Amino acid sequence: MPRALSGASPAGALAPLDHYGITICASRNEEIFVEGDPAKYGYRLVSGCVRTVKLLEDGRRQVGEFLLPGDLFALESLATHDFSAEAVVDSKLRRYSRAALEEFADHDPGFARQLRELVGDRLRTARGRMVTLGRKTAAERLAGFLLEMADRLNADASGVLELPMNRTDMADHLGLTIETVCRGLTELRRHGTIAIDRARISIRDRPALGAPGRDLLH
Amino acid sequence: MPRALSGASPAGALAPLDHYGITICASRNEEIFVEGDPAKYGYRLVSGCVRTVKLLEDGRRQVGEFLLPGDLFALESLATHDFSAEAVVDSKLRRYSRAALEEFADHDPGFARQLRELVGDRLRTARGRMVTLGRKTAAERLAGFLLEMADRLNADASGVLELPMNRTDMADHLGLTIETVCRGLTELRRHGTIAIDRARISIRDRPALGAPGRDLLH
DNA sequence: CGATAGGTTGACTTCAATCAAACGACGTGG
DNA sequence: CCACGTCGTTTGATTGAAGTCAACCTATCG
Repeated sequence: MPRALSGASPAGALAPLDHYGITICASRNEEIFVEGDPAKYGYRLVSGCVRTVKLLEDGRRQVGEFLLPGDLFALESLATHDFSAEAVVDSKLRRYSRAALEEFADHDPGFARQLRELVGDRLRTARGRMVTLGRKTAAERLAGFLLEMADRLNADASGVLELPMNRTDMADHLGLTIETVCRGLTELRRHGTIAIDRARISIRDRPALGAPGRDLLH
Repeated sequence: MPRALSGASPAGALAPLDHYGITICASRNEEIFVEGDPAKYGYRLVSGCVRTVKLLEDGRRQVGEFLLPGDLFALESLATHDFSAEAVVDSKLRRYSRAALEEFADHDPGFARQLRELVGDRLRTARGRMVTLGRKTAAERLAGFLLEMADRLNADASGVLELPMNRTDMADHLGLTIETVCRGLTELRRHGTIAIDRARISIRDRPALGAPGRDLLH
């Protein structure tokens, strides 16, 4: 089951989603829902980019995931949202009543399985992220992030990616500061691994990103 | 839905589990399954303690969770296990065929919902961990870990907990080194927040653990 | 006993954070 | 058209928290 379905419409057994959902828009930095809200709805991102956010009392921020067109989120069975969701850029979403989804799942075992698989996917990525945050160096986190984004953002192999999020979002996603993210990117540029033009990043040497331990660490 | 069900038997809608499962034993440090294995089975820990582990090629290790009696794990819908599971101490587990579980879920919507909720719980804890690993200091991680273990290990309010895992496991769980864990514990002991007797830790000042920023940091 | 595994402590290093400044792009209003 | 403010980014200098390296301690067990 591929993570990224078509942005236009959910695939296969998820088709019934379209009968329940309504389309909503969120402009840049707008909150879609807030941590602690009753989890009335699940979502599929149609266009744009969404970040999931958890905040500590003192303002420290962790961006859990960046969601891209086709991604489904907030489908897991929890009474309240355990994170906030905010639009990174102007975005369109399809919104589904969780109650209706659960009810539908009760009558369609195939749909119920799909739901479980989708949540399983989220769990897998969350676990991968734990390794990144707990055990990888700044350079490794950055390289891994660029590779992930390259895979998710552009099918074409040109290696050019237009990042929707700014450096602060990247930093809060990777457990780093914005300065460390900048320095890491600069370092990659100096080594000829990438080219940087503000939000547009071109991957020049993909293998070097895959093994940042080798010659990347000066 | 509480996280820790009775160790002896699954609760409520999960009762059917017992008809499918068999009991298995794992001795200290024994692998229950390995990352990449086909996910044929799901598990419920009956007694002991299990750690979930992900390894990087160079040996760096991340312990995702510590599972305690009553905890269910590896129920998420993934074709292969995305982590290894190892017994921290001699443990007993109940093992369930994933195929049978899925099939049962197809015929019992209530069971299917329970399954989704259980996976949702795992997702919630994974997300909380991401904040810990990405944004918290060593002292905060340690304090949070002790509070979590106090909640999960002993119902009695004496504040004495017998940690099943060693310092290395704790370190790999918290994204720290063993030395930093030791120093952090020593610091807590010096402040009178805890008492340490090898694996037995007594919480003397629970509020101080809850707000480690205040006077805990030197 | 000696060997081993796990835990603690000390000295020193290092990677990333912090503090600080400047730059570039962009949009608005004079 | 240009001046100005804002926002995001980049770079430099310095600090500091946690890592590394190393030694030693303490149980436990054959």
